[in-house]
Amino acid sequence: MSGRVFPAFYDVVRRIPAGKVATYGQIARLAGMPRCARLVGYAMAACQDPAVPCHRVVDRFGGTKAAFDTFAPGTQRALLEAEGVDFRLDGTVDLEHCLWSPQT
DNA sequence: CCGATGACCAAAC
DNA sequence: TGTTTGGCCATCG
Repeated sequence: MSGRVFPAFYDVVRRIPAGKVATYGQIARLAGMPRCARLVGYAMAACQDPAVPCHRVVDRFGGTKAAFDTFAPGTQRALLEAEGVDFRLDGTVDLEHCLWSPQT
């Protein structure tokens, strides 16, 4: 079961500062697998590690995927709002304003 | 044990 | 220019 890349994803997600969000593609890219965004989503789905702020991970459109099973519906958005993340009227994260940059 | 799918994104045709 | 397939690892049935 030795995960090969999941730990790498967790490491990247852990780097995300509060008040910021990252996309699956970015994390996958930083992990060295630009085409493994799917794995990132699955890794977050299996986020058994509390040190991994999977709630700071959103899709490329900023959709927080409220229909998420890991947390109660709407919990993810509440966590992000609590961290200072701005949300749009449609309930998506303002990536233009809160998208995390790999350098910071 | 094996097959299929999955919180996705990007390149190719 | 838009639409479709590909790709990767782990977990579920």
